[in-house]
Amino acid sequence: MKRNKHGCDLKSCFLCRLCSKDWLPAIDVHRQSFHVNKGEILFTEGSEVTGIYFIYKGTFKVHKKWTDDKEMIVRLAKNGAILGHRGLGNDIYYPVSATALEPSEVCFIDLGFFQSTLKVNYQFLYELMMFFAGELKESEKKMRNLAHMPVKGRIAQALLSMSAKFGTTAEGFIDITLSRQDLASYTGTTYETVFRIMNELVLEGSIALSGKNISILNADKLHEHAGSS
Amino acid sequence: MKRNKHGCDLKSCFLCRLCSKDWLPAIDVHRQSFHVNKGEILFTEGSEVTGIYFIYKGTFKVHKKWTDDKEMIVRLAKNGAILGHRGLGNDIYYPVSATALEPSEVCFIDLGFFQSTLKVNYQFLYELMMFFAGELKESEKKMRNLAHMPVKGRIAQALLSMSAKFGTTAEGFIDITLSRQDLASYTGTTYETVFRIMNELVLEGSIALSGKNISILNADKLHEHAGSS
DNA sequence: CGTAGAGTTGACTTTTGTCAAAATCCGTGG
DNA sequence: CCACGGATTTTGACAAAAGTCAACTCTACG
Repeated sequence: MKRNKHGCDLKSCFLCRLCSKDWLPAIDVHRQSFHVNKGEILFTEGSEVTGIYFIYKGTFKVHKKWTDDKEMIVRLAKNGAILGHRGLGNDIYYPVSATALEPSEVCFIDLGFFQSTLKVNYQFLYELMMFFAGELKESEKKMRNLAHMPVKGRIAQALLSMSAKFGTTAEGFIDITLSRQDLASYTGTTYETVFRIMNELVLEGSIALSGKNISILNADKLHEHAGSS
Repeated sequence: MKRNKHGCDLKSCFLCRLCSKDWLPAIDVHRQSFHVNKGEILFTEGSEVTGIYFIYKGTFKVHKKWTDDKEMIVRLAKNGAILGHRGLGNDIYYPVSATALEPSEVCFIDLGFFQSTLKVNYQFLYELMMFFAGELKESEKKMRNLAHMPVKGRIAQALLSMSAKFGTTAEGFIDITLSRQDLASYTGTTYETVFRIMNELVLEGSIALSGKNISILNADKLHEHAGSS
């Protein structure tokens, strides 16, 4: 994949677009980049919105709490994605949290600066709007799946989409490490259930496991479970 | 509620904003208004995007098919709302369908015209972006509820939000008529289950039924079921 | 070693969905 | 005004899916 100096691929990186088109003063922005450790929380649901983040390198989960021990992972994001954009709108609090799944680099853009950029930069605003439109579609699709698809299908679906989004390593493993607990939260089910279903998928030869790594052996079979989706 | 010449309330009507600020040539737009009968489909999932609709008067359900006999109602919309905006983004097909729940009036804006308005009208684009941001939040909240809340809670939640969105009639009924089947689709469950749960809610004194009409007797109790949500 | 934490499994319960039958409502034509 | 057919509503019995709880195992790590 073609990558630019930021380490993300041009096609999907808002930051790259910003820089390459001189929409934002790239250097200043880059100075604001910082490191986030695995498991570290970038921002928390309910905390005040201070700005927008761009993932420069790494992966994050965006999640919403339900009870103390239950959360829903709303989205997985990697290099080039925006985080914290849900802080736009009228509320001043983030409706979700973001946690790093691996050591990551993000760059932070102050809300005021971001908004004034939006005010000035028509094209960027347009892209952002389109981005939201896409996210909304995604979200509604996921919602429907959650409502009508049995757990096995949801897991199959999740594996397929993760594979599509994050690609696979040289060894054929899906290039993201998600704990079982996280996979459960992502598919809206429990730890134990994820377990049993993963076993079933292994037994039927759809996937293979190696420690925490997952590889897809038979995408067709997974698609069968996932239905039209 | 303050209403303007279009019949919708200023606060939430995109069309009104457009007109009142001369963002769009109001008269031309109004000429395009037309009537939609109850049960009539405004646009269908998978059909080509031709434009955007504004609800001038009436209510619509926005839904997504799952199987022939299962659908998910993604959103309910009334006077002043936009429909078909999900047709923006890169795809050229609507990802959802919209069906009138009562005799309604909508006005249609051709996609080309709409997009060129967006290109020219900065403020409108900004509002639209914010609107999407809000919708996304809504959608994600609903997603989480769907995943973790038991059916009773989802129904309670649905009743509360319908009451908040559509208000109540003079007799105290929620001002929208949704068939049981639709309520089931809205809460991601089945006809029969909706039934039994509604009975429970009546028995415990939370709601009262009168034909298809529903009135909330004890909002606190419903909130209990719905939890923090 | 010993302990904490995650991974694994089994037994059991609860929730919800499915199917089918019975009851009720409603418009139509006799 | 009544009987009829079809649709919708209501109920019950049952099955399936998924969640809960508790125990047991394994591993990493001090």
